[in-house]
Amino acid sequence: MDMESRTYTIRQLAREFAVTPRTLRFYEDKDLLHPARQGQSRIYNYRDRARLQLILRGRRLGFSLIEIKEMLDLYNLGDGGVEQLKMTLRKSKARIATLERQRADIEAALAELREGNNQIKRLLDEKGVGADAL
Amino acid sequence: MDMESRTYTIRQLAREFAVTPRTLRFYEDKDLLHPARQGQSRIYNYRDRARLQLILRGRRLGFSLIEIKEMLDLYNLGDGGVEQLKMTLRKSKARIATLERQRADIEAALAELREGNNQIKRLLDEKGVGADAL
DNA sequence: AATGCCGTTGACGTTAACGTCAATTTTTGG
DNA sequence: CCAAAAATTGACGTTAACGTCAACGGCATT
Repeated sequence: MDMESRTYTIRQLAREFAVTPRTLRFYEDKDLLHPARQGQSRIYNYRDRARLQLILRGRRLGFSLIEIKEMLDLYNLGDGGVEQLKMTLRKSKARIATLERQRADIEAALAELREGNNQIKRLLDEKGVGADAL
Repeated sequence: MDMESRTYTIRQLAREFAVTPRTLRFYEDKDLLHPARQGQSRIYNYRDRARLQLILRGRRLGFSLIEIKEMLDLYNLGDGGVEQLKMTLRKSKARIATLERQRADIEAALAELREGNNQIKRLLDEKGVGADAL
């Protein structure tokens, strides 16, 4: 419990994750982040940092910010009643389903790319080009 | 070689893949599809259909249309010289790298969702709710 | 001949996810 | 203490990926 007390300015966090401060403010505007304030300035803690990581992962997977927010909200469980929990469970299962579909898509795409890749290598080989294409 | 000779009107193809005709025209405008013409009307063959499948898969994976086009172009190999082939190989490897990263992201996300999922099930169990949440 | 039903090409509208100023504090090093 | 660097809040611009609407041209049926 020492590293966890680290805080970040908006620019520090932005630089670390290769985004702009504008992006972080935008995410806050969209209710994806809720950093504390020191006067006017935003001050991010390790939890905000972890949330940002999740957001960016969702972004890399092609989800919209709204979808990402819904996924993040899934982690705030246990505060509602039974019906709330059931709802969360349903949404969570739906997310899992789409992610599994994406995984299947990825594996299909990878297989095809690797195949084409091999064809090219054979072509280059026929033309007398060695495996110096690293 | 009989099914391969099937052709489709724009609306047929659109319906089959749950997109609008507008989308198919848009993809053509962006040089992702090149259907033949019968007079003015577009006429799609099995190859166009396969390309569309690849396009939509790329879309599900969150790639931009430009990126998708580049990926599709990777399949038109063998028509260039050695340098071209090398270039294609490099791009192909880059694609593979980002796809593998996506796959890693997906597996991390899946693990976390499944974990939260189990927590919810436990909570529901404690509250006396059975496994009727299918 | 008129009524629909595709199909076409523009042209313009829309939403998401920021970028880009501008004007104004706030914070910080010397 | 003061200038420079960094932070803030608007406001407007931009790009991608289509949607929507208008105006038009074949045909096929009624």
